[in-house]
Amino acid sequence: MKNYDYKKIEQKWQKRWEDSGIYKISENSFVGLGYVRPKYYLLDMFPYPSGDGLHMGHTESYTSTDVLYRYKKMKGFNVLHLQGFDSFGLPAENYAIKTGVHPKETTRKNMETYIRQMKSLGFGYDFENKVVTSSPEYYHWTQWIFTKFFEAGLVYKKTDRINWCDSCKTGLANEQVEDGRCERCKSEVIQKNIPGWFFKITDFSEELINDLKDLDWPEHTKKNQINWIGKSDGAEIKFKILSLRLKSEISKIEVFTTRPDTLFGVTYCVLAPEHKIIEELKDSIENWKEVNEYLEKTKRKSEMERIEGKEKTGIELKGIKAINPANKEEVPLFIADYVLAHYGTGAIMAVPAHDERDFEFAEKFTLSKICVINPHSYMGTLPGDSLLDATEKTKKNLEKIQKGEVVYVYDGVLINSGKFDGMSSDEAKKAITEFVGGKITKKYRLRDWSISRQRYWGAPIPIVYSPSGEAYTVPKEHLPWLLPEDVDFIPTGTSPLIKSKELKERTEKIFGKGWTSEVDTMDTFVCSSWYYLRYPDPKNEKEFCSKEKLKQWLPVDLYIGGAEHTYMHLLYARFITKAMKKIGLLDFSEPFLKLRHQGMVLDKDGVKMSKSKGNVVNPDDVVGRFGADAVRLYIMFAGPLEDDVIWNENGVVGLSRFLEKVWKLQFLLSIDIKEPNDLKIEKITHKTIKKVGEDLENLKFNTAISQMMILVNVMEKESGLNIKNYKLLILMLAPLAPHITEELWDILGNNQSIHLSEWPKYDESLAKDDKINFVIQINGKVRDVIEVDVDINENKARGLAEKSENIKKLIEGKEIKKAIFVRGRLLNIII
RNA sequence: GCCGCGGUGAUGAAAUUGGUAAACAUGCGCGACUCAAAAUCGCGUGGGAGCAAUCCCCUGAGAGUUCGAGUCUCUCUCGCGGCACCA
Repeated sequence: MKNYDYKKIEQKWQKRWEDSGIYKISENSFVGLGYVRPKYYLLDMFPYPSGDGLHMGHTESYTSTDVLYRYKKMKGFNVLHLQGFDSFGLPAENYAIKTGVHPKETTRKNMETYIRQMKSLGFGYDFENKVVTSSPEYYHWTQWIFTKFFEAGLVYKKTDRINWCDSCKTGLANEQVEDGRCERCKSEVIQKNIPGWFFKITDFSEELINDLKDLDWPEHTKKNQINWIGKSDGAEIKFKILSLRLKSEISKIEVFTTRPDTLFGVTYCVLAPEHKIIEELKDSIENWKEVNEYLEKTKRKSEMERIEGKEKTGIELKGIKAINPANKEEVPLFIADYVLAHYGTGAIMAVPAHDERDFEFAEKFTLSKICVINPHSYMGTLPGDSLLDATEKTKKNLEKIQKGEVVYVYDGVLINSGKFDGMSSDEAKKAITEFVGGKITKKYRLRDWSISRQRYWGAPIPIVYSPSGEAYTVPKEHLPWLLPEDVDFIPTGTSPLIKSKELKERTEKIFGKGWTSEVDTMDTFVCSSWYYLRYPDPKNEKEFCSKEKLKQWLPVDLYIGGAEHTYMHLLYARFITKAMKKIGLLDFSEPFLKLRHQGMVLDKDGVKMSKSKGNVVNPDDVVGRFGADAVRLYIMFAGPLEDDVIWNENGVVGLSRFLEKVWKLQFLLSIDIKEPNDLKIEKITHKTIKKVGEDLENLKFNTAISQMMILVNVMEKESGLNIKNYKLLILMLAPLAPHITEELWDILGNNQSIHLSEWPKYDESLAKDDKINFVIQINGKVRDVIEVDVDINENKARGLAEKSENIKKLIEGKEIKKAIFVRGRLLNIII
């Protein structure tokens, strides 16, 4: 074969790999070799098998892991790198509603497409060991984990206001609401009071924050998780409620505050409209009619309207007062929807002088403000202020703060606070809390994970109810608790399973007459929260994964996937791991030791690809036109993995040319081994092995490729390329371009697949430059560059510098004040 | 508003982590081959001055630290991502 025919080559090898099963995971590689070779668990975020097929984002991240998989294997690691499908979910169900095709069928077809596409890109997955979340063999164990959580009290049922998408006709977790809209269909989310199951993720809030510090994850991902969990240190303080009519204490409310040091500045208190105590206070509230109207009005508002209408609303509860425990003062009590029922205690003490929201509310309802914090260290400077200005401004700002004209939300020194005057905020937080008998505590904004979905295509929640309505888990011997097939998909807001005759009969047959089954299915995020525990043992029918295999493979060494999963999938998966550890199913508490995100693949104008914009690039199309190897190389070369990649076909040309050059080098091979340029080529080859190895370890695919380009350019230009160095190049390129390298390897007379070869070792003495360009600077400016031995010392360098014509001219007659010598780099002469 | 990330040629980017800014690639220009075109190969390609050797300026703006700053510090600015009435 003379020409590089990528089509032929790629098809040929894809078929041979398939036939020989070189990517198959044998029982051996699961267990036996693990003790000899170090393990490496490499994980992709598995795809949802959508009807659109693989997209370019998948192409990028799966290429990166495929490169690493091949590289690590060549380096002698026993690598676990499997693929699966997150195959439960709404699109297949919605498609079924439209067309009547069962989701099972749609899913099967889509998975086939995905697998075909992944193979066409040359990915070395063993698809016989794929994990499919919608298969009974898999959701068996999703359900089993649920039952274990149930036994351990980590899951519970409650009727609560939850996020509800009226278009998808299902409840949503807090994490699945974006901007008040459904994460999937973007329609507005409303609040609905319905029963549902919850995972106690909040039990792990503290751990979920603390354990992040030992993980090799991108900083911003950690920060986002910490933010999402939203820890606040503060105090709970009780306020007595006084009835003016009865002139006596009728109840108490507890407020949560992060600023107990401002307690003396409280001028009113606020309850969330949903606060339970309101009902209890009803008889003492003189303006109940108006209050009730307000409550009704807020109930009708969606969460979004409440947030959007930033204008504060509320109503005072006439006839009752709250008593500030610090100074026994009576302050008015309000209901206002800027206070959220589900955070803290659903009640706050308002300090308008030191809290922006309270300030705004107080302005609107003309309530008084008391300044209790003196900003001792607050300069109040604005950028560009001169110092004099600043002092003036500080004075003015201070006055304004003290008169309550502006809010001051930072720490300071206490004033107007009785015996606490003069204390710092920090000290006062503790002292005042103690003084009023409050309790120092922490609150989190994280809410328990609502997992009930009123839809069909998901894992059935394995719960049955006795005739009296008591919930029991489906016993192990009846798992998997199969998803019935005799259902109508049309969503009505109650789960389609309710109409299944088969499920009804099955339940009664097993548990007895009058028993009913839970009809909701689980959030698909539950399924995707543990799949990485299944990969080591995908066909185990007795356990979710054997103890030995868990021990051998987990935790995951490197996880690569999109950043959009920061606080959904990644948080849930961490929670599931911790919960499973707590009940003794696992002996590690973090699933993913190292995490990296790939960027987005954008169109040539840098615009996000979307169907509606019609700018979607299809992997099939580009693989057809450029070949898998060129596509793989381009997408790795275009920039750092974590940056966005612009898909520019002009750019792919460069990589095709590169492969063409690599191909043509086979015809330049010198018969005579001892050519004069031999050493030159050999040296740069070894330098390249070193650099490419380091770059691949650090996921710097782009610079690894450019180094190989440099090597190829030298091999092409200098005569005397020998087969030894050419082989080294092919080996290095093998993880990135598996097809062309396999073909060349074969042409060069090797019988075994290049992908079973060892990664080449470099010779340190060859990889090292012996001559370098040494820079001579005068006063920090480059004035000459000379070629010298790498290990040149200062004296020699100075000697050479003084001999340089350029330098001589410039230093003539000047006094050299000093010279800075940097080994192997430069000499800087200061005159 | 808060948190995080970023701004380098025409373009994608690189820069040994404080040491020659722009490697590698695309594009563009000129040339070779060709009847011609494509492909391929060669040379050039940050801006400015000069016939030239060479010199000056240049990493969003401004300051600072340093012999030396794309890299560190501060201020500002623009862009992106996330959170957002969480007390």
